[in-house]
Amino acid sequence: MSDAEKPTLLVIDGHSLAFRAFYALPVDSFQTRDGQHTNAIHGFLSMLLLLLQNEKPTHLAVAFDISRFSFRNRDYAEYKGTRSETPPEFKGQVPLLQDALKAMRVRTIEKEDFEADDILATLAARGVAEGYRVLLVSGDRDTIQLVNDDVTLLYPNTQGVSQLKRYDTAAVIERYGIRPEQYPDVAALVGESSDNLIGITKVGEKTAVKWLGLYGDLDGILAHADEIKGVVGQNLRDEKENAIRNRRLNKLVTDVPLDVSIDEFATQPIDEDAVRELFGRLEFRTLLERVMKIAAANGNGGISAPAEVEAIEAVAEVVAAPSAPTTRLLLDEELALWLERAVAAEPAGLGLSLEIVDGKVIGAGIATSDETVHLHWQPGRADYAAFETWLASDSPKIMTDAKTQLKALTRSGLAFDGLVVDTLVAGWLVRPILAEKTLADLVSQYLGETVPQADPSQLLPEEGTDAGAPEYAWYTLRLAPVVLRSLSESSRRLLAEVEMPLVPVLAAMELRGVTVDHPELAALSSQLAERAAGLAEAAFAEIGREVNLGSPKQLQEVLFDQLGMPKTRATKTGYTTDASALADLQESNPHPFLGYLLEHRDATKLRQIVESLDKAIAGDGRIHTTYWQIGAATGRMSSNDPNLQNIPIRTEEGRRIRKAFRHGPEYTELLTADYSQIEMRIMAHLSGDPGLIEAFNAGEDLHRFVGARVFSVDPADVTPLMRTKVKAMSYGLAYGLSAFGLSKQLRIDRAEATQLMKEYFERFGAVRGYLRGVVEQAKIDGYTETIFGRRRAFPDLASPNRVHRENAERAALNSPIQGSAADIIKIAMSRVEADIAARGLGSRMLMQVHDELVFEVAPGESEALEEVVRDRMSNAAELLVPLDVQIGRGANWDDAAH
DNA sequence: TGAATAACGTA
DNA sequence: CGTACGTTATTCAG
Repeated sequence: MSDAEKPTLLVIDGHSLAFRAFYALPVDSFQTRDGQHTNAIHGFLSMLLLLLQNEKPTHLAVAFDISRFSFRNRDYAEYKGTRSETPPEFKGQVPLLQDALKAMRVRTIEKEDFEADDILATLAARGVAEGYRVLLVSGDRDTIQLVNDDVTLLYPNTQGVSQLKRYDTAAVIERYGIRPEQYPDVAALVGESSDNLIGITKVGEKTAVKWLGLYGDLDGILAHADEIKGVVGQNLRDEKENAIRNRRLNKLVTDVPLDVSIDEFATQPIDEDAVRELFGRLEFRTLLERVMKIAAANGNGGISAPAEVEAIEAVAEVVAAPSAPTTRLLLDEELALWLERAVAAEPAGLGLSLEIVDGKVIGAGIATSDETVHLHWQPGRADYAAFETWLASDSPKIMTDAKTQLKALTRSGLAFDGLVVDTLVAGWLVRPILAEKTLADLVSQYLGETVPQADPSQLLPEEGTDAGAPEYAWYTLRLAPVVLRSLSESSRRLLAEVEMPLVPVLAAMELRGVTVDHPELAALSSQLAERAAGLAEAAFAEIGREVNLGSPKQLQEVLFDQLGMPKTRATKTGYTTDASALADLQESNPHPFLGYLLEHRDATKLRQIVESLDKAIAGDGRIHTTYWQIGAATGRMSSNDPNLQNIPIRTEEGRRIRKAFRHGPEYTELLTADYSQIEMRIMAHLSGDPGLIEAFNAGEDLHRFVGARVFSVDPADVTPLMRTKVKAMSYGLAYGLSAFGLSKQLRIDRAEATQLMKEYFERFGAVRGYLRGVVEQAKIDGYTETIFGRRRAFPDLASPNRVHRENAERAALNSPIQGSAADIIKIAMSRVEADIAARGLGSRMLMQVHDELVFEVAPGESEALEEVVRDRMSNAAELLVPLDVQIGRGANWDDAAH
């Protein structure tokens, strides 16, 4: 792994830095009204914020001394004995500083009997071993010994704490003329007055360094002490015990028993309330602003961007040569060598494209910024071990349409990890209207080039004429930075933290599929066919002839010409015969034909769904849908081949289809988990409407609560009719429903609908304000944004065409709501999948239906799974209202619904 | 044969 | 004159 992709661990010596800050800033200028001194806290935090911005650590800890005594005092009682009493103005500041760090969710660490620098030494050693880039901040020169290729020391200079001198190996050599690990030998000879360690008389840095150059290290110098001439030689011989003792004491302990692991130091979102409270008390106005700004810039309140985001930022910097390199076919051990070199040379990642035949991998193209290679993969060949190891490692990979390829890898028995960017998904975040569906589309849009197409008339494409895997990998690597640079910062975060982690999750779900009972569907299908035939006959009898009931054109003839019914709403080609229009006709012009027709439609529609599901059952008795991650402009996914997101539920007949969805034989039941009223909750959150927020926090039935407010009655006195009306109104809100639409849906008159809306908004005014605001803001920005920063552009908001413009307004108003819900369930899915794996559960996530997840439960895991699912789903986002998750279980999908 | 249209299932 | 999808059958131009 190269430096750019390594996580960064920053460890600070808390006391040492606070002390430096104390002396760098005037005590009198930093005092609260009630007399608390704050200069050390202020200086420390100011430096910390600078470090966060400049170094962007992924992991952070501050080490403190517990007391001024450590194991070193038992060795040498006078150790640090000359230190004067801590100034009283400083004393009280340390606990407050620790409180501030706690509010910022920065981990502090201390260990009885050890000094903070020993903790630094231990964490540095562990960090390097675990693959981190380590940054140490300390004002103690002894920490120079810790510097190496992976460890850099930031040392405050006398000017103040905000200016830190950077010591890497080269800087140490330049400054002291010795390597970092030799520094303690120099210090042992010279002495360290601040630690009360007396050195060899008349020996300063110059002499010590000269001796080290001659004899290598302290042991060598002492061994050759007799050869050293003059007074200093004599002093060395006389006082060598001092040097030996000093060397023993200035050696930092690298294995302090610490009861933490480094991943616990991962930076976390700050506790905003606590930060505001404490900073307010300390009267840190500017610092508060700085903290909040950094937290906001990193989204979700974190004080540093997580590793996934850093990885994507690195990809955005990739510069690939624009002219296609020649491809080399790699064999045998060449591959291992090439890969090792390529991985080292390309810290941001390699372009990867797999060749797939019959769902399995047969080869791969890999691209670096100036090279591409091609390899034919054959299972069981030992020479491909390097490739397989690389695939399975977290070494970063950049792909286009990764999900398809991940599935093929799994089918071929290969493990995979390290996807940082899928250019297809990234491109969709730029333009979610799905303008670019393929690699070729992306290349044309972002690179202005044309991907050579295989000649369709040739069965076996000639080698080298059309683009193959190496070229796809090459285009992919070149596309990634260009596409990423078109993304807003928040969208890049969304890509890193939501969309990319979801890719392997979806691949796994698709491969799992869901068991569907074929005999059940077959029986249902013939039953429905029979019924449809009977209804058709009855319909034909009513009109005295046979028509195609599936043909709107022929139906119009029957309805408007033969039966002389009033014309319905116009369509492009005539007049609508849709269900709601037929229902209207039935009211105004009752005719048995209409009833038969409606029922026939019902039966044939259901049969069509049953048939397509039945046909989709694979050899394993399961249906494997394909989720189209970039399927919807709002951020939702779509499901196709077959669509499992529109399986009937509203009618008894329809639910029979859901009963055919079962758990597999190795499992005990299905578990469904859905967010209740998630879009309304998001509206409550985004609008901040106190009434709506109260409604959700009251824990009462939402529509009853809202109904009571709207109709000014007691919740107990809300009638079912009132509840229905309010429910329709609430749901319609998120879609930009008009009074006209509401009146139509509820079959009430316009005046009543208008009155209902008026009453509603009088009680929940912030909702209307929010919805209007969304559209207004979108007209200014040209786009809307979800809670997590997903953007969607609305060019039609400026359209002079009223229909176009108003359509865009409704879509704009809906997008942040639908899109935020999509963000939330996507986050939940990745976390649930990870948690199931972490707990070693055998249960599996199978389906997603926008606000619902369906699982297959392994024996004995019912409770454990529910806990994981409920926890991860309800904590996927922190809103002003709780996210309620409803869970149900059953032998089939219908029974599992509650 | 493919594109456009109408219709309808879900959230 | 309510958002977001996918699938199907019909129709019609080519």
